[in-house]
Amino acid sequence: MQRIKQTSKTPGVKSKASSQTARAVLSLREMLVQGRFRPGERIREVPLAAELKVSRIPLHLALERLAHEGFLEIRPTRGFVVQRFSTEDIYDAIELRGLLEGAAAKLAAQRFKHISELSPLQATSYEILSLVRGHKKLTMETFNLYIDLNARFHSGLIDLSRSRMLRRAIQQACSLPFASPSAFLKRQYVSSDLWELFLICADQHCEIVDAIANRDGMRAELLTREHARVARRNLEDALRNSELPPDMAGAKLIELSSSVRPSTAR
Amino acid sequence: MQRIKQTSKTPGVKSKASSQTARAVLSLREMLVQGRFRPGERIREVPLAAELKVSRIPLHLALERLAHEGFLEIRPTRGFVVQRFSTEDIYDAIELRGLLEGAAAKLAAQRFKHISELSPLQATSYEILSLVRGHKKLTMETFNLYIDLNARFHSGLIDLSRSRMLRRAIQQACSLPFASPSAFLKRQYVSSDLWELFLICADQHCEIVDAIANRDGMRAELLTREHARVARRNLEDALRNSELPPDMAGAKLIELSSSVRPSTAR
DNA sequence: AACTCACTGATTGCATGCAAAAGACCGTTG
DNA sequence: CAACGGTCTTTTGCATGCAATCAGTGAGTT
Repeated sequence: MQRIKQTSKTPGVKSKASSQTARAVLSLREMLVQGRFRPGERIREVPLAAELKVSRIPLHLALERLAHEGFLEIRPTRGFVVQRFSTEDIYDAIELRGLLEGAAAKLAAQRFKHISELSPLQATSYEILSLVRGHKKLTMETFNLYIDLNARFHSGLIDLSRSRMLRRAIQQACSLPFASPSAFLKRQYVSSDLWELFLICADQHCEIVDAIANRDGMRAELLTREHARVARRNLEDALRNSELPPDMAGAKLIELSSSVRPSTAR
Repeated sequence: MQRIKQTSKTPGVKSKASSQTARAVLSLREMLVQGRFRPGERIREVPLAAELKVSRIPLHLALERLAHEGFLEIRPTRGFVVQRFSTEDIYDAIELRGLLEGAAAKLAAQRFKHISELSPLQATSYEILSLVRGHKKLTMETFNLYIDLNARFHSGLIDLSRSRMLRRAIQQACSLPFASPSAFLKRQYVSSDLWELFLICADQHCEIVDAIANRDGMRAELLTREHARVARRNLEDALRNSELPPDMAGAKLIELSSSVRPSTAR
């Protein structure tokens, strides 16, 4: 693999990122989320580099980054090992995100100077609500739009907290796919149940904004924590139905404990 | 710098870590904490590698790690830039640690199966208390011992939470020196004020253990959050006295907001 | 004078090859 | 037969050199 003036990009396939490392990060994360590796499996760099068509240095950098995101464990001179997650880990991760986003909501309520600063968040929450109300039959398109707007809401909430430290912590907490705000929503679930869920969430968004606008930090915090628990309910439903849908992001990294544990919190 | 059979170690100087990368991480972190770089400064890899006597690859890996810890910012093809922190950032970081450790304490209260699991934490808290009571005149040695035991207490608390996710989050939150449990305690402050502070903390430790033992999760959480705020008070005191003591870990990375400060950090 | 653009010096990104550990295998020895 | 030790193999760690890219500079054009 010599250096063959691949400077800009072969616009053909998928040249999404500019650097080899960035490309490797994207591919690898995708592979991990798709369950391409078994939990506990040791990753050998040379064959993987060949497969991804990058050299070992950028691959190593990419692995290091994914280890930091929580997908891999670093063994001092023995490479990287794929992490395994129990359902308790997932519950804890969701609860952790709720804790952090709740703190963000509280800070938002305390820190905004003028009510107009809330407009973006308010706009997003209305947009979500009208999207859901207007599409009682969900399509793929509205589903994706919802995911998008939902992400914008959560990111806007973090902006309002004006805390870099909190932002960092939330980013890290959400770096595992099953902890992110849109976890456990998968295409195959496009159903009326899902529509109800979206409506509930849309309502929660509006109430959160309302609490923030009234400087009711405690209410904003509690609502936001509750909002995060929706993901927990989704996971519980999925587990009750039988097993995790195999196409769900990160499902293959989850090791089901023998008993689906009856909900403790909530 | 060729490969000169430096296989094992020149036991002379300081061979602390086995790999070049690990050595570079240690040296770099030390340099950063000591304020060797100015906030906002761009780090040039080649001269730094020469100075640290490592090659550019391990240096790059080390820089990446410190970026993950929060010391540096990554610019896509422009290297690493030293982060700057405001006092608000520090306050937020301390509050964040309190939030997370509080959650750990709450989980600890909920999750222990048998009271004997608390013995290590209990033992540590007693050990700290008797250390402080027995040494109304603090020496360097008792100071260091306190720091040590304090770290053990905090780590024991995290163990009891039985949450890998929380552990990860706390680790990340504490990776910046001014957010860690022993932040803003510096040698020059060995004084009777410090003794009082230690006593208060030792008492808090005992009360936290007591709350956990009684399964009073809420009390454990609130106590732990309050315990973290001691660090905030320390910082406030230090700021009130004039400026940050220049030998304090990470002080040079902190940019005092409104108050005047002779800028040259060197 | 301001703007563009090509050039240049500085700096990071990356490929390759080699060395050092860690693990596997096997023969020897108690 | 188990345990130990040596050699071989596999795999990661690292050094070096080159390519690509970025920031700064100066010439040319409007």
